[in-house]
Amino acid sequence: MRANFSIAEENYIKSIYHLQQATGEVNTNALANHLNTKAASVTDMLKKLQAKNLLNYLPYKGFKLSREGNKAAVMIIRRHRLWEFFLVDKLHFNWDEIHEVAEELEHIRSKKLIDKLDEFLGYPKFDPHGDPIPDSNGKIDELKQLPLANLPVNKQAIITSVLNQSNELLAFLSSRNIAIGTVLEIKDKLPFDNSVEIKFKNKQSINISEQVAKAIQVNPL
Amino acid sequence: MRANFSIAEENYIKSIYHLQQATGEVNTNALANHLNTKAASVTDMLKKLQAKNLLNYLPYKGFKLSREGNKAAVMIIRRHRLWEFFLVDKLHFNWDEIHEVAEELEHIRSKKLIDKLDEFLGYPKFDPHGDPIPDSNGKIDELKQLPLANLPVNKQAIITSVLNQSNELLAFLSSRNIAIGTVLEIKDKLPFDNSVEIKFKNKQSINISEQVAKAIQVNPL
DNA sequence: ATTTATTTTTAGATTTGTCTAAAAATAAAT
DNA sequence: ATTTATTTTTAGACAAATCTAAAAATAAAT
Ligand SMILES: [Mn+2]
Ligand SMILES: [Mn+2]
Ligand SMILES: [Mn+2]
Ligand SMILES: [Mn+2]
Repeated sequence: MRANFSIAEENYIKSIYHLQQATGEVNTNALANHLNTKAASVTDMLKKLQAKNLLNYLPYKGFKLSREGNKAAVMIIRRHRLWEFFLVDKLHFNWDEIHEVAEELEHIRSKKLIDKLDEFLGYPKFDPHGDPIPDSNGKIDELKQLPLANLPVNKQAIITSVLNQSNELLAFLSSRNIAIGTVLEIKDKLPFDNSVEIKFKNKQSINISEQVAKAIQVNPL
Repeated sequence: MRANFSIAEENYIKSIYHLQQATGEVNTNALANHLNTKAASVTDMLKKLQAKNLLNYLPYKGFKLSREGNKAAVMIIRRHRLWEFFLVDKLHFNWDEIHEVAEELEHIRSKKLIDKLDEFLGYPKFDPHGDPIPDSNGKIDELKQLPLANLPVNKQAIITSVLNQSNELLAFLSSRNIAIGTVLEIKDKLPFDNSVEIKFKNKQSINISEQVAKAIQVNPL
């Protein structure tokens, strides 16, 4: 009934949500890996979340967030992304140095704080990584994006977000001047390693590995 | 060496600091009461802080923060008060509804976050309760304030802070339009209950109990 | 100087979240 | 259809932070 979860619980809820989004279904080991913990710990927490009706969990069979769990996840993500926007827009952090701090700020559960922050920020729709920010009711403005790797050759597109947001990847992109909003197109797909040759609007071209091209999400223009 | 404390440790450090400031010395029961916990729990934590060299503690004899513990306390207080300023100045919270949220925000330990926040806020010197905000090096601009109860009759003064910041007290002051920056003077001190008759600049007069007059801190003009 | 009261500390439990190692269930391979 | 490998769960231990109840130290009172 009341929405009051521990920081550990919230981190699990959020991870399950993200893994569900990405792969459709989650398994214990994947979740353990994502949370940098052990499978046994995951099982313990699954039972706890199940008991709190946040999860539909059948031992050995599998698990996914309940309607209630999903709602909780969305609110945590709202807080995370609003703080990320704040850090970049107001405190002038780089978009590749905000994740850890937002990972902590997201656990401050005051509804009033978040709604006032949202207002102060001007009700932003996307976070600095291009991910949509759920509104105060939990509604998400999903945008139909696709991996850069799947973009047809010679079709212009704008970068909207980056999956797999490791600091290393974000720093790499930063160094290549690749950011949310960058407009580019693919000039060639190299078959031997699936890397792609991309060209920016300023005519400059660089080569991007398959892994990176899969992480970069774009909207065709 | 490295400054990484748990939330519980930080709350103890801060409470010890405040009780030291107020009364010169602290005892186990007072600390337990201030932290809304039990004396046994306090003893446990004292041993832990002692082991971390944050406290000079001799069982049964007494305890006080070490130089290192003091420094840690000041940094927690810096974070607390900067967030309070942010909540009032940017998010337009009332000064009597910010404490709980700041109590959580203060535990986000990123130095970069706090220094950037400080810059964003314009390096404020005082929090919304009139308490001084330590700077990035831990220096505090102490101001010589005294309790309203000790202010001489007919001497104008400005309210600079409020001790004993319970929500009830802050709400009461709010309802009487008493806030940081309010200018007033004492017209009479009533001997039978030590209450004081105060007059605002708009000529309005009200009576304030001894307890409240002791909590309100003023600077004579 | 004893006795009595207060304060503080210990002893032992409990809760939360984690871990390693072993057992059980499921999936893959022969 | 067994055997082998992988995944998942249990069993048991542990650290952090808390609690209650009892013991020990200190302070106050007679
Ligand atoms: Mn987190
Ligand atoms: Mn993000
Ligand atoms: Mn706190
Ligand atoms: Mn304050």
